[in-house]
Amino acid sequence: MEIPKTYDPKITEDKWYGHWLKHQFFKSVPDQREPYTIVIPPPNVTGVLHMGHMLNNTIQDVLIRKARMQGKNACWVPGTDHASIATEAKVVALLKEKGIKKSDLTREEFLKHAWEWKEKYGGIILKQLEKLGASCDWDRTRFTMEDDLSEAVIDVFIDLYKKGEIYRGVRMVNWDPEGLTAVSDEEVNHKEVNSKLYYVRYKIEGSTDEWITIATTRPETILGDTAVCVHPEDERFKHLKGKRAIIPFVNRAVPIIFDEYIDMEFGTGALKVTPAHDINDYNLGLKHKLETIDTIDPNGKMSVAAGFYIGEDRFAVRKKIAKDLEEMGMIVKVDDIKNKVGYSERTNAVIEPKLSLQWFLKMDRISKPALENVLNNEIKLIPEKYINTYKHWMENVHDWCISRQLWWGQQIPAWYDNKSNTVVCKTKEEAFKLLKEKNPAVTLADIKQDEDVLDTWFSSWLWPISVFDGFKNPNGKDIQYYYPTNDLVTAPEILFFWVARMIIAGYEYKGAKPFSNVYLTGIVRDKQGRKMSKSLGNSPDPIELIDKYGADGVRVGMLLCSPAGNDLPFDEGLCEQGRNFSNKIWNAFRLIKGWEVDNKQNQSANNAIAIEWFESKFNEQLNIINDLYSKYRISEALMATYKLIWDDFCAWYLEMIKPEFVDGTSLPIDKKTYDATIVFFENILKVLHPFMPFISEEIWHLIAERKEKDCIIVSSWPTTKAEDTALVKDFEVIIELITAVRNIRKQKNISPKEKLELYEKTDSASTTKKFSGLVTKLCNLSAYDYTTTKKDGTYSFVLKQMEFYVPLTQNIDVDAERSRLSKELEYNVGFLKSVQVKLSNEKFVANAKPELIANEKKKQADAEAKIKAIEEQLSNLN
RNA sequence: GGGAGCAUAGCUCAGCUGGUUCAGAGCACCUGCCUUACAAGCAGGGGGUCACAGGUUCGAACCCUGUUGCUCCCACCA
Repeated sequence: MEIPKTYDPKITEDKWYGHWLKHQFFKSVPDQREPYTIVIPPPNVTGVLHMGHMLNNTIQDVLIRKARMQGKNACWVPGTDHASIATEAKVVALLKEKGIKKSDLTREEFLKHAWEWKEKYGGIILKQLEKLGASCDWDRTRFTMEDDLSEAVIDVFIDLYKKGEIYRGVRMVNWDPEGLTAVSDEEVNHKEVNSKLYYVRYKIEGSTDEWITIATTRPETILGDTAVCVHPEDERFKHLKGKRAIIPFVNRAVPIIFDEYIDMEFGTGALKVTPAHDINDYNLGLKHKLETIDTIDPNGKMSVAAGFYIGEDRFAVRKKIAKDLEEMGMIVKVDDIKNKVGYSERTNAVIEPKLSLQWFLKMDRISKPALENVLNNEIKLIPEKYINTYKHWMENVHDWCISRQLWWGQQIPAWYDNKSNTVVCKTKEEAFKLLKEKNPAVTLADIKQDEDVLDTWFSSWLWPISVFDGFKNPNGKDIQYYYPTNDLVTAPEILFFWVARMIIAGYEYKGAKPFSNVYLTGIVRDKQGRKMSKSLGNSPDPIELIDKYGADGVRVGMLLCSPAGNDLPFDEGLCEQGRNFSNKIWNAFRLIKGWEVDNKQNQSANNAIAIEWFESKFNEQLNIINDLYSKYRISEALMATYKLIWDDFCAWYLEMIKPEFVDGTSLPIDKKTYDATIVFFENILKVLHPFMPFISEEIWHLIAERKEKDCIIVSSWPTTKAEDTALVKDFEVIIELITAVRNIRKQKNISPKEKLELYEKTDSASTTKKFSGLVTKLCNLSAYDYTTTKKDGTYSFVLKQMEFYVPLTQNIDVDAERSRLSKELEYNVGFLKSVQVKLSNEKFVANAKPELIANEKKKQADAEAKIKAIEEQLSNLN
């Protein structure tokens, strides 16, 4: 049967993925073997695969497949995250299309819609992961809002509440007026924007024409001002002590307070204080016991309390009020400035600092072990540079606002009666009992559960424990066996959101780290260096790329440019390189498959030495590859694999043993060589498998007769043997020799088909002798002979201390030769001089290591011999 | 405002405790080849003052100081 010239991933990928599933090769159950465990960073249930996922999951798959081949019990747990805000926003939008308003629905009705949506569209991303070859144990798929995991979240909340770590209070929070919920500090992105700084004058109470001018970027909040603040040392304002200023519009007199918080240099040195709408002002308000007037409602519109512009959006009001103040003669001037404004990570709305009643988790006690155990390397961050960032954050961590004003998520298990009593417990019945103790008259109907849900990260921080049922069944086989997991692969952006909090939860609830290593990937960027994102539309669809280049090709493309922690400038050309690589391997297979094996034929000396060489080379490279893996230098491990296969195996080894063509047909190959070659091929396919699972599996089955379950995915990783470094080293000289002869062909424009003669001048046994047959073959020589005398009228060159002659039928261009040799001479003379300078330097000889000096001496001898040889050649030209 | 990191070939990156002809790899580029495994290929080749300026040293891409440029993180300057 004719084997196609190019590899077609389409006909193999689904086939092998199905085959692996059928034989449950991804499945893991606890046993005697050493476990190797990864929990997936659960993608949003609303998510579709983007390049970031592609990178992240390819790395995880590489690690998992390698561990599996190394005989470990490899377990990769997949799943999805319920993603409160993102999912709720999606469902709200969908309902809106159908003409349904969320506000018209009850909580139960809304959740019914949300679950329907989840069942229908959620988790597409997991199906997409199959396309890239992810070898997850799908039987273990979890969802952060499924019953067991939700129960764990509720139990943890109750537990932390009982421990006194959770409290409820009115605080200034980051309010998302679009999502209509509080968000955590980490979910706010600060961006620099162009703004206007308005200088507004407030009249001093009781004066006829005395004013104090404040500077503000948010004039709409003037309506909520309850003080004006200046620095106590500021000479300009000292006389205002005890005076009051009058707020325009509302004509409210407010105190002028003095606080060192004020920066005298900024603006006028006077600050308007709006405790309800600015975190600093809020703190000033607390300190100076100021009144708080909440002038902006949850939608970002002016509230009734504002008294003016009621119901109008805050940004519209900003312009309006500026104009109105101008007309009133209150604006002194307006400057253009740049300042930072917070935007919501989820909705991109401008965050409003807003006072509200929220639940918080204290971070100071529980975060301590999480800091310690990263600093002492119990948990390793890769690359290490993130330790500094981590440390800085953990030392300055604020209490975590964990309540969200949403429906999609775990509802907070806090219960209130009609008299503002609060209890925290699992069920309404329990709450009834507990509340009765405080309020004997309470009825079941009086009891209401807190409307809010918990922050999504408050469930995903339990992920490495909860996916193994560590809360439900703390002594269960799974949690005992798989926890702590080994590696976590994720983006540095969520180091604090998620990684730090998982570590916290790990120590709080298991008394042990959740994972040993955190591999932080880079951010995938486009060619212009922009982050790939949905909103920019600059991200290629990974599924389309897979269609075009094959999953193996895309995996290689991603990994070729992704050292840990470095940004990854993605270029489709890299996938092409990956695809070309597939094709190269495919053709190596075609070549071998086409050989006729002769059982009686004896193995040639050439083939024997070729086998010996590749064996050593393979060992050498495998050691390097293993070492790179151990350092998580995945893209370098891939490059080493790539070169081992392309250069060492295909370009050198196969060319060495390839049977010759005589009269239009290939000669047969001896069995011994053929068998050795198959073993080599199997080994390189194994090393390749973690990177290119599909093509390696396909060829694995084509190259030899296999039983159905004898798959490369469950084969064993090759072991390294003692390597013959001398042989590999000797052959490096041979490579130079072969290159030199090819170079002559190129320069003299001699066809590769035309046979050449090669003479080596030698007095004794040369190391090249062992390889002379191979050189003859690879250079297409008619003869490779040794001579003790120089050959005149030939093209000559020098390698190390060896001289070579190639007789040419065409005449030698004496001038060109002379100039070439002179250049070479010049270089070597210069080199010799530098070595001699070094060796005659007393301090060098005194300080350098002995082996270094010996080496320099050898360099000197080599150079001297070479110079002598070149000089001889030059004199021969005349 | 505070902190961290980076700067090596056109691009993406290696270069371990200073010392092998230490300036490297892959891609891209140039030249020649449709040589019965592969033109998604083969063979050969060019290309870098290691950001800049000083210093330490017998010796610096590597250590130190300063300068410039870039990136990221944290932070409540109106």
